[in-house]
Amino acid sequence: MRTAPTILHLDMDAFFASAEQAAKPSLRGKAVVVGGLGPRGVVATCSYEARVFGVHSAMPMAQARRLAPNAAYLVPRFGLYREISEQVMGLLRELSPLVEPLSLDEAFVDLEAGRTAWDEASARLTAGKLRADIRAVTGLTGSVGLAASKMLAKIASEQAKPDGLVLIEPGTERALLAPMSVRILPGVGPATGDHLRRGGISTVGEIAEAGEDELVRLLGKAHGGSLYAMALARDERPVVAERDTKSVSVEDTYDVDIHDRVRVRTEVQRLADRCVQRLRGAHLSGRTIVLKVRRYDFSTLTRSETLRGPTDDAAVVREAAARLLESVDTTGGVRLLGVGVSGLADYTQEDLFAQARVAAAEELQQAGGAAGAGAGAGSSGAGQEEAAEVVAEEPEPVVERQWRAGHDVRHAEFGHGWVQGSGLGRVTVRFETPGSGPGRVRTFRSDDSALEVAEPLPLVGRVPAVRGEG
DNA sequence: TCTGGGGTCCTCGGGCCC
DNA sequence: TCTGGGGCCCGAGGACCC
Repeated sequence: MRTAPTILHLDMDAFFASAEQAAKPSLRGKAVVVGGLGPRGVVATCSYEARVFGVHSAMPMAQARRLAPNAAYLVPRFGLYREISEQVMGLLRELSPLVEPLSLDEAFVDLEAGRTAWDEASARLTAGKLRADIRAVTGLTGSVGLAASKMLAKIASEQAKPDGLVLIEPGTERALLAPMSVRILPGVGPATGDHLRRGGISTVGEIAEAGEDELVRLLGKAHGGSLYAMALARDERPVVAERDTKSVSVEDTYDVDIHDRVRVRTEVQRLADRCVQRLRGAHLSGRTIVLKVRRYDFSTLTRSETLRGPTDDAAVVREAAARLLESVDTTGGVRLLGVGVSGLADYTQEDLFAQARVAAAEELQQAGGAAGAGAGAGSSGAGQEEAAEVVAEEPEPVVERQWRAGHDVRHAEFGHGWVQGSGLGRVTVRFETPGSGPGRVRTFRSDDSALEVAEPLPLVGRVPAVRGEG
């Protein structure tokens, strides 16, 4: 293990919620919850003000609403978060070529490899400047951990939250870890935590005392062995800049369980198409098709089939998914369906017939598909969003513009704002921008022609006027 | 008003081949 | 010819992470 605390872990504070607060002055200092707004949604992130009420990530939205009925509830805007994330990752890459993003809001950086830190003092200096730069460029705060390994850097940033910097001095690691819960270690979730507790182990120090043999006996070779090493603060995992995608998948949870077998089949076909779209977008093809079914009782099963060679042909994936579905009993209803492709290759070995079928499939899709996408959000092209799309229960026969809570709009007279709520033919808009003060609220007919979907504004810098066209 | 979506990695059993 | 074992792939499921 290296002897200087030159591995940096950055974790943006309450990222989605903070981005929304930065974009919407009226929400600053308020409880903000970002997540799925449907009946089966869960919390993705919430502001620290919301955490006071007991709201936290992965909590069912319904429960969050009971705990914090007056919070602002917003749907995630991945397009915006991705833009901010790219700015942040850009700042990290100025520090080192070895940057390993873990998600939109988290990354490891090997400062030593970038020669931007070599000891404790230089590491602190670099991290402090980074935090200032992040605030200047994005308007948001991030917490930074510095240590001699990835695991410890991550634990440090956790301790630094919110908006802080913690450095773990080499030599102090084991004493620091010993009293902590085993849950602090990467790879220890609820199941492993329970398992260990039943074995009389609840702290990291107790793992170290138990010894490697006991850990392996409890958890198996790979997991037990690595956990024992972590408990001794031994973690040699390098920061890896480029990691190849191993699988691509899409899934939908339905607001109401689907019982109709025909509907199940058509949903699987749609998911297969979406999955292939993603696959092709990433210039990938894959050999193994996976169907995922979550039943009414939350039991989940997967069925997979490996083809002779990789494909990115929608027809081939659809057919495989349909075959896999035939082996699954869906009586009782399904709450989730998913289609994935793994065994990826970064090139396509498609024959001429496959190309012809793709062309035919695309024509078909353009003719009949995209009914669920709606007119409002789809056309802007900003956040060509995939995941967060709430599945419409029944497609509306009349295509009405969808004003999604939290999304940006522009009004011909009143300027830039965001949708505070909509329904019953009305849409309520708050007119404010990142640089303005808290704005006024106005309500319009949802078919008001003066109102249109708008791109998110930058959080820092050029500040357009709230009123008029600037 | 129970429990998202997109991933990764590990384990285990079975089949196949040498 | 029978049996055993190792290595590999495949398929299913579980745990975990953000």
